[in-house]
Amino acid sequence: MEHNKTQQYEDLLVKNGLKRTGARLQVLDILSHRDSATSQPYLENVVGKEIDRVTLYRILKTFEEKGIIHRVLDNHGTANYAICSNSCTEHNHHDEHVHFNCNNCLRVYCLDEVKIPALKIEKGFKIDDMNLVVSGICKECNNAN
Amino acid sequence: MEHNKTQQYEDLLVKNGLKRTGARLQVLDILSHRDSATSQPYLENVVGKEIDRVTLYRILKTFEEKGIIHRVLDNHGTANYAICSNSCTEHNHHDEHVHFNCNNCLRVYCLDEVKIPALKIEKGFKIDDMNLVVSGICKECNNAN
DNA sequence: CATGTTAATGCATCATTATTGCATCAATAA
DNA sequence: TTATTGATGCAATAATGATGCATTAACATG
Repeated sequence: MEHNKTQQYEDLLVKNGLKRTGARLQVLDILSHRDSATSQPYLENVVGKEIDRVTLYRILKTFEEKGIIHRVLDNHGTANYAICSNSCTEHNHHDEHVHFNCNNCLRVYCLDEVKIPALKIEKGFKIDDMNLVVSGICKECNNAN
Repeated sequence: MEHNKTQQYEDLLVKNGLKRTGARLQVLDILSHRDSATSQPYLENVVGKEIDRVTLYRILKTFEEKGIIHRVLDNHGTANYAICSNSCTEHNHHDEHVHFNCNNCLRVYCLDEVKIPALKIEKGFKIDDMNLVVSGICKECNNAN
């Protein structure tokens, strides 16, 4: 990875009070070069020989807590991770955009431009977070036919 | 369970080409008497001594495929099940209502009256299903304070 | 630049959930 | 009443989430 990118990732880690380790930089590099959210099994396949399963698990958990990445559950309940597009913080996630889960290639897209519409919920229910996953066939899979 | 209810469940099974076994009737009875979606672990606790874990798993899977129940994943990726309110069929689920996952009591409510608003998704993406889970604090937990 | 402190990692281990194969049993049709 | 087919229970395995602990690496401090 080129130097400025590395610098960028290192800044991100330091900003969140995390040590800039090889494993964390590698995970950041992979996530930032993917065009869709990345599943835990995929990451494990890619870095499994270099990073321990538990370490990867903990890195993802830490990143999520710090607001560096956000987690989306796909239709199978599998965790998928993507770098937060805008500046999320530890106590204020802004990932309330729609996700698209392709039933064919299983990819999870972050549709950053599609926001979840406001809802009229019965009084008494206090909303903290919303998670909208749309499933179907994605653009690429449609074009491939 | 009273006789007419049992008759109703049996009809539901037969209508879907399923044999009316004790285990299936029991699952239907439990699900229909709950005011919120029921998690797999909860079901296992209740019927674990009478129904094998694998059998329960297969019953839920079969029911979901036939459109008898629908499945909602809560914030932890745990499967929750509820009887479909309107007439779903094997190839046409109509469970596109909003679900509310309480972060306190962990219950999953089916907000049948709250429909998911239409979305403007990029052309090329074909939508099959939508799953909106809102999380926060539910009415009962708010009142309990 | 050497070193002490603390965070991060790797390994072992365990719990839970999802899944399959197969033998047995029960429900329904004949 | 019995044959057939579906449903169940048991054994076993895989994937994932999680914890404890010893070791290692990062980085602040002198």
